[in-house]
Amino acid sequence: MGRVPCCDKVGVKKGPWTPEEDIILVSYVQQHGPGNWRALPTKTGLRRCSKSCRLRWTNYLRPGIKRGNFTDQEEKMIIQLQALLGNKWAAIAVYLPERTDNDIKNYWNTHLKKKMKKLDQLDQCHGSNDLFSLENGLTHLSSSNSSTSRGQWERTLQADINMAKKALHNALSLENPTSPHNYINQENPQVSSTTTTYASSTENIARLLQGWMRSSTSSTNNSESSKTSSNNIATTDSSSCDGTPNAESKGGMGLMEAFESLFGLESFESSSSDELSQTTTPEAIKIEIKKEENEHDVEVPLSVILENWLLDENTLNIQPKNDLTTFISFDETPHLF
DNA sequence: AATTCTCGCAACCGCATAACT
DNA sequence: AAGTTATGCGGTTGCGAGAAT
Repeated sequence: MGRVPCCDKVGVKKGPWTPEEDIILVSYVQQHGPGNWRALPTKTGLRRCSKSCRLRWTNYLRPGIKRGNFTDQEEKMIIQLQALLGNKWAAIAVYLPERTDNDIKNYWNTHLKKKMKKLDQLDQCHGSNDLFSLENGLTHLSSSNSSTSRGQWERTLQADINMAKKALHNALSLENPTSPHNYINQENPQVSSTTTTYASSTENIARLLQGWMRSSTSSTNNSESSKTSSNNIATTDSSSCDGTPNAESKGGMGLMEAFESLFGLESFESSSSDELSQTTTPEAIKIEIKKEENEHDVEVPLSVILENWLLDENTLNIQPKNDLTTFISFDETPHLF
């Protein structure tokens, strides 16, 4: 006998997640910690596969996730790391803790891959330029140096990754309690329901809700589309706050009303346990979101610390230039080869 | 204004490995 | 130890939104 199936395959819902589902999922993780995915669908009444729940949590609801608008620095890091590690998105994501592997992968496939291709073509006509210089350097690295000592190179790379992980771990353990990883790594998830960690989740949901509400205002009342439940919620909510983007964009009362209406939904009440509804009252969420907003004023983002650290490691004594070849200075790391 | 095309992203699929009974 | 499922990861797909015609 093996494990019992994670969920009933029949009647499992697919497709985009609704805000109610998100809230149920976050509430569950708040109570039980991430990891008990198998029990989630039955305990919460969510008609989702446990795998789908885990993906939703890790990619979108997990606290501390930054979405959209990759910075130049992040872009450089991805290019650099992709060249070094290949399509090991999970490994690359270690260096960009606020980004998910899925997000990085998507960004690479939609933006960076094309960029590199273009630059590649440009270079064939006009010689080297910024990004291509990097790629060219790396191509050169992998081709010409492979003959010298590939094993040594791989070992060094592995050591570098391990060092990065170690430093990341240290940084996270020193980080304030809002650090998402503190929550995730806690030994006892039962006592993990610190308000700040949950606030980060609510912030993620708030962001998602804003998106829902925006889309609902633009899509004029076609609430009977295929995604009925979600669209219905969104349109109802937006109408309740007059559909004014100002209220929404501030994450202010419009959003709070959306939360309140969501928590008043029958579907949620019926499917969630008493415990869940206790700790996820709209009032509690309001407080946490406000708290979170205040903290953002003074907090140095974790990603900044890590990026600085990583870049410092890789760019010792290198003056900032436009040319990305300086990002990986092969001349300065002869011991690698 | 209507239709077609392109792009970006969320979610799913399939495989490899770990974990459980 | 063997069989079965969970988990993690990379690749791929489908859909919605905006641009182009």
